[in-house]
Amino acid sequence: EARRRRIILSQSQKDTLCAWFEKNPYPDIATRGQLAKEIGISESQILTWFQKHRKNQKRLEWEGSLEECQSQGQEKPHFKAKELGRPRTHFTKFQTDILVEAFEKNRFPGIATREELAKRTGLPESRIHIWFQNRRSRHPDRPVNSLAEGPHSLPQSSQCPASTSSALPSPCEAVTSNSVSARALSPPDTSPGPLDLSRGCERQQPKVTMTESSQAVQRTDNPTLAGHLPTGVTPGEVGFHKQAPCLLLPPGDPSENTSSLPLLPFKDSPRALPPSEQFQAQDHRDMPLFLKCWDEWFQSMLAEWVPDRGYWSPEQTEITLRKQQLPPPAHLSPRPDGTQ
DNA sequence: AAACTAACCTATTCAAGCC
DNA sequence: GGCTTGAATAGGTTAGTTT
Repeated sequence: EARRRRIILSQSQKDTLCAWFEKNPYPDIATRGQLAKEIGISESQILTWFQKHRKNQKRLEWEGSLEECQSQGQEKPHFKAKELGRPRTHFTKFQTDILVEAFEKNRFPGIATREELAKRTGLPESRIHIWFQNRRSRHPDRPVNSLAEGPHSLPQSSQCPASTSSALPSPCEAVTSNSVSARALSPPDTSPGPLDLSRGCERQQPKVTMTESSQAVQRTDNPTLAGHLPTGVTPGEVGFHKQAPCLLLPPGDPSENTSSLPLLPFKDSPRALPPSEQFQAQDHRDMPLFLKCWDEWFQSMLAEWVPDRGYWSPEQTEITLRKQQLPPPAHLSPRPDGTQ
């Protein structure tokens, strides 16, 4: 289960929507409901269509204004749903309980779940959707520090990335259960899988492509740094030149199934931590300490982040830039006068 | 393959309603 | 007035469909 099945609007449906858009690009919920009935799609789909159409119109206006800089300067009438007032839905305790319970199981319900919740609560699906959005923004996943209590203390509900606004979530945050699995312990330069623990949710897996560092934490199912990477560059190529701590289990122990453990390619890393800084766990009981080390490594990575270009500095940056045939960022280029 | 676009996301803001 | 929270916005990504 993932997204709602994509609808294909007929030309007459589009015409109707456009006509309504002409009249009012910001329809209130009553109007949207009326329109939904009229063309036979859901109110939330109406909402989405208007959002998209406003964006398109804005873009067209912008492009138009570029061509025709000197316009009349006449303001179009501006409608806002707010100005029309909107009825506030009052959730009963019964409804809230159902939603909270569902939220604790899954912060990112897909359309099927939302529909089911809508049925159970008697609320429109669009209200369920909004409720989850609000809930996510106001009830972020448990912060990293709780790790001190050990991974077992983390709630089962933390299945999805904590893409909250302020702090980058740490990999530790994503560890969800007593299967503090080796996968979860690998640094994020490893191929798909490590830290990508959102698979428990119903969302589909986005690709690791992100261009804006400002958006870095918004849309990564890898809840760490994937979003910081420049487009087309994989983490292994640029970002994680600084070796993350890894578990160093005694070699050759036949009792260990090392195939599933995050062992540790850092001998060859150009920026490998000196041995003293590498965390060496003797067994899995050292996991909390390992995770702490991981966090520290992670913070040091952040400290080297170059936000305006989306690169880490400096050595691997050059490698990557050579690959991309890009000039180095200004602050990494030696200036003619030798200044920085 | 590129363009288009519905679906979905976060961040932010406004405001209703309760205390 | 402060707080909680439903509702709306803008601006972004993802992925299915069309060209």
